[in-house]
Amino acid sequence: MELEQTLAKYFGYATFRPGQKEVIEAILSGKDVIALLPTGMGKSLCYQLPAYLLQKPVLIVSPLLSLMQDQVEQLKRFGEKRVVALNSFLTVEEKRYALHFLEQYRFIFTSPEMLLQQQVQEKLANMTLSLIVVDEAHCISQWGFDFRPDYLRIGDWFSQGNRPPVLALSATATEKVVKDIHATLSLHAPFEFMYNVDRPNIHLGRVLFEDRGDKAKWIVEHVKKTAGPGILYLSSRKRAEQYCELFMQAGLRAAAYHAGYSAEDRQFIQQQFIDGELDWIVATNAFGMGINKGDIRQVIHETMPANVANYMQEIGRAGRDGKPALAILLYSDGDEELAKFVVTGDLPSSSHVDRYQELALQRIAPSQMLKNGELSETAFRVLDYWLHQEPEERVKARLHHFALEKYQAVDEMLKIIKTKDCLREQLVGYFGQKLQKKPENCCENCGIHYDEINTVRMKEEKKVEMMAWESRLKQLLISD
DNA sequence: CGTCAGATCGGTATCGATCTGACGGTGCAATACT
Repeated sequence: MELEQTLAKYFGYATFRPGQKEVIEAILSGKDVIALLPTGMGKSLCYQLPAYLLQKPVLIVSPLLSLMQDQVEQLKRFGEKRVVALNSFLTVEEKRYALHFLEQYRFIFTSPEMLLQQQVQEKLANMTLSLIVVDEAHCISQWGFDFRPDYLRIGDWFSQGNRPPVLALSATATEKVVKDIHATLSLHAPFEFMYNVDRPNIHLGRVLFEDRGDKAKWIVEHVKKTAGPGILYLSSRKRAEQYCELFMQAGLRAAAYHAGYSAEDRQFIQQQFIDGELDWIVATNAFGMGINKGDIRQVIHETMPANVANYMQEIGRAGRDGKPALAILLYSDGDEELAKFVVTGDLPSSSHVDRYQELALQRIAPSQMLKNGELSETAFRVLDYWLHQEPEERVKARLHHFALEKYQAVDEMLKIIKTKDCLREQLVGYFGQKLQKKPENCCENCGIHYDEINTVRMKEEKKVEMMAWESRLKQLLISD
């Protein structure tokens, strides 16, 4: 049967979207694949269709619990019952049940941490999978080395024994990120599909400030005269809350979002934003992954992101509906210092390495350091991981190298911010691609007619408002 | 490394200058508490 027929039979589509067919064909022929497809371009179909053809369970490694839940719900709505999210939401009994019948499921979603648990490993060793999917695979590079080391450990698991083909999926990945994915997962001559990273409908603005303090005034004035929905990114939780306060005082429907809130609160805020009940999310970089909202019109960065990959990921949340959207990056001299501190501040130091070894020699559990509050939980886990991988001196060198790499990544972002050339060309070039064509309102350096964009938006907004008003009247009339 | 809020200081007003210390992102799983 032709793939198109299978597509029609199971999903009801007549044709594939760009990249899907190539990726699926490579998987079916047993190849590893790295596929970079923009969100909303049918990434999940790339593993869902093979799951129906290959008749063995597909394992999907996912970075966030909320992401797993969304995908499970989506599949269930679609009528698929043989789907499970193996994670800490399950009770002990539910987990035991799920593990016992694991081979019965068609789709198994799980986290790297859960995947590496002994009971899960033992179960998987005794069953055959048709495909392993690493969703949001850039997390390997972004988080594996100094935040969630289990993202590196899944690589060890991949390299032992027979395994099915691996599909690594992501929306955007720089050349370095692709290299990290390839190496960490020990992929064998993977088929690489890279969709064009340029998003021509996103206008790339950049505003320079002499004085950092002028940003708040500028942002509030800007958002008052332009339309949302939008995301304002900040580099600390506290600032996110302060700006949210400013937005609300200005009469905007806004909410703050960062990792300090409970999962329930975050879920609630996210849902309100998706449903159009909020115009602005004022957030740290905790916000965004897995957000499926087509009509985000603006993404503003109050301070620079720590690297180009993050920037691309964050602005990429705007304008998924293809209509014009605006990304504005604010910069004042010295902003890079905070960015550099934040991304390296939590790395373990050489003295932490020494202390760890000293405790180990005295046969004291090194976790004592944690109890004494000598370092953070994250830093301890990272330290513990690397000291089990390689000798002390190598670990020290590596930690030093991480910091240098992170500084360098900030400087690369800074270079793009400060360029006098086309921002779009620079960005796309950073991803190893060449810009095909410059769109209208390309970027700050090519020229953006802010007024034109804003006027169009204000008109659109008025129209929407009127419709809302009319429909509300209608509702009132009907209910009376 | 830089910012910012609150404390302290100076010299004797009712506040401005200076000092000090706290703070600064991302998530999983599982446990110990209310």
